[in-house]
Amino acid sequence: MAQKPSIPKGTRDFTPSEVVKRNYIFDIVKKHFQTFGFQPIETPSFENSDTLMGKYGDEGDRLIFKILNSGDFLRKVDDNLYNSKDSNKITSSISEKALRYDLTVPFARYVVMHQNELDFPFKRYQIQPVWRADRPQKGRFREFYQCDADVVGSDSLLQEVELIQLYDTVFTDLKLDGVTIKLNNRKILAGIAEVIGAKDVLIDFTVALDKLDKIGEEGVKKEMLSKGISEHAIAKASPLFNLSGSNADQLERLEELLKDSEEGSKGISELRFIMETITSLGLQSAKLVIDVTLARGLNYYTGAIFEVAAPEGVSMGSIGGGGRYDDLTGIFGLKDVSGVGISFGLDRIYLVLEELELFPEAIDRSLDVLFLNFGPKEGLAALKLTTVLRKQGIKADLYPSDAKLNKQFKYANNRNVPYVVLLGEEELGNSSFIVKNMKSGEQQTYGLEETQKFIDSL
RNA sequence: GUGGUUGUAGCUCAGCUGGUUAGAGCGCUGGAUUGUGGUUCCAGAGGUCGCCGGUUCGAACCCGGUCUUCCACCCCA
Repeated sequence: MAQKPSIPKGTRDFTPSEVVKRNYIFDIVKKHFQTFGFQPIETPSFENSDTLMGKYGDEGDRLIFKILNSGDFLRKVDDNLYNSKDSNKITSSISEKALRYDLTVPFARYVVMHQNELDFPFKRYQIQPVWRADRPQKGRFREFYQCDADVVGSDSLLQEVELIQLYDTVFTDLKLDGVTIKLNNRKILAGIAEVIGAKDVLIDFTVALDKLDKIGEEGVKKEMLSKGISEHAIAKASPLFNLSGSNADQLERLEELLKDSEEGSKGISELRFIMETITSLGLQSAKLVIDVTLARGLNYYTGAIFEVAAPEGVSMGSIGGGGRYDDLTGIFGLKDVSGVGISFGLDRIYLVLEELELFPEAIDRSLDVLFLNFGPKEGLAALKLTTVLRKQGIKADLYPSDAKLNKQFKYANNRNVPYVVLLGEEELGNSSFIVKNMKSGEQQTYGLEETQKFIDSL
C-alpha cells in the first residue's frame, strides 16, 4: 500500500533537460559577474531568526519559513504564553532559526561579521535558493533561486553605471534582445512627496504610484485618496501620470517640478549623471529608460532603483531588479556603508527564453555517440572504442545489454543521440565499425585504425 | 493572509440531468521485422476517478472537509 508521493506546494523537481538549461543561464550570469570583478560567497540556508525577522516588514515576517526548535520545545514555553494562543508571540519561543528569505540581508550580516577582512569596495555575487511561505502563482514559488551582485563600500555613481552595463552584457549574451532597463531614484520619489506635501505618507504614495501601468491613472488616484493623500496633493503630482517623451525631456520636466526640493534635485542630478554616462558608453542590446513610477517594494532603497522588463510581447513581469541602499548594514551596527546591487530573476528568465526559443539548439544533447551492444565480445570491443572517445571529451556510451536492435535504436532516438555505432560480429571479424547518422540515416564504415578520422568528423 | 479555480491512465484531455464492465490520442510493451530508430499496420498492459467523510438502492458526477493546481488581491522575484 505505497502512498502516492508528492512534493510541497510551490516546490519543483527539475528534469535533466531543465537543469541543463538552468545551468546555461547560471553559467552566463556567473561568467559576467566574474568579468566585472565580482567575487562569489555563500551563506547558510538558515539564519538566526532575529537576523531575518523585522527586516522585511510585517508582510515579510509572515512569509518567512520558521524552523521549529529541536527537542521538547513546548515544555519550555511559558504557560501563560501557551494559553494565550497568540501564534506570533509563541513563535519566537519555539523557533529561533528561519530559512533565508533573500540574499541581501544575509549579505549585510556577512559584511558586518567579516568587515575586518574585507577590502572595500567589496563586490560579491551569490547564487543560492531562498524560501518564502507565499502562495504560489505562475513564476512565483516557495523555493526559488536568486542571483545577486552587490557592491558595498562605495557611493560612486559609477557602480550604478556598471551594474546597468552588467545587465546589458548578460541579456545580450543570453540573446535576449530588447529588454528594457527602467531607472528611477528614491530621492526623486521623496522629493515629489515633499513638494506635494505628502512626505509623511511617502511609502503609500510610492506603492500607489508603482501600480500606474496596472490600474491606470484613475486607479492610482483612488488608492492615494484612500490612503489619506489630499486631492490638492494628487493634483500637484498629476504631471507624473503622463510623463512621456525622451529621457532628456522627462528629466527637464522633473527638474522643474522638483526645483524647491533639495533631495529631489539631488535625485535628478544622480539620474542625469547615470543617463549621460551610459549614453556616452553605449549599450549593446538593452534600452535604458526613466520611469518615475518605479518604486519596488523594499523600502531600504535610498538612491537608484532598477527594474528590467522582458522584451515587448512577452507576458512576464520584471526579470530583474535592484537599487542602492545607503545604510543596509546599519541594522547590524555598521554605519555608513553604502551598497548597490542587482538581482536576476532566474525562473522568469528561464520562462522567457523558453517562450522565445532562445536556448541553444543542442543544449540538451546528453550523448554524442551511442555504441549498440551486440553481445559480450562485441560489447568489449565497443567499450574500448568508447573509452578512446571519452578521453577526447566526446560524450559516448555503450548500451548496457544486447537487447534487440529495435529497442537500442529507439533508446538512441529518444535520447536525441546524433550518431550510433554498430560493431557486431561481422565488423569485429574485419576490424571495422559502422557509424549511422541518425538524422540523415546515412551509414559509413570505418576501419578500426581510422578511429581518429571518425572522431575528427564529429 | 483574502476571494475564486483545478484535480480522471506515464502525459494531454473526453466522460450528458447520479445508473451497471470509466474512454480517446500520445507514450509504453510485444509482434509484422532474430543487424537498423524516427513512418505504417496488428495486439497488449496500464486507473484507490487527489484524499477523508457524508447523502443515495446506486457517486468520477451531489454535499462537507482537506491537500494540490492555476488566477486575482496582499506582497514580491
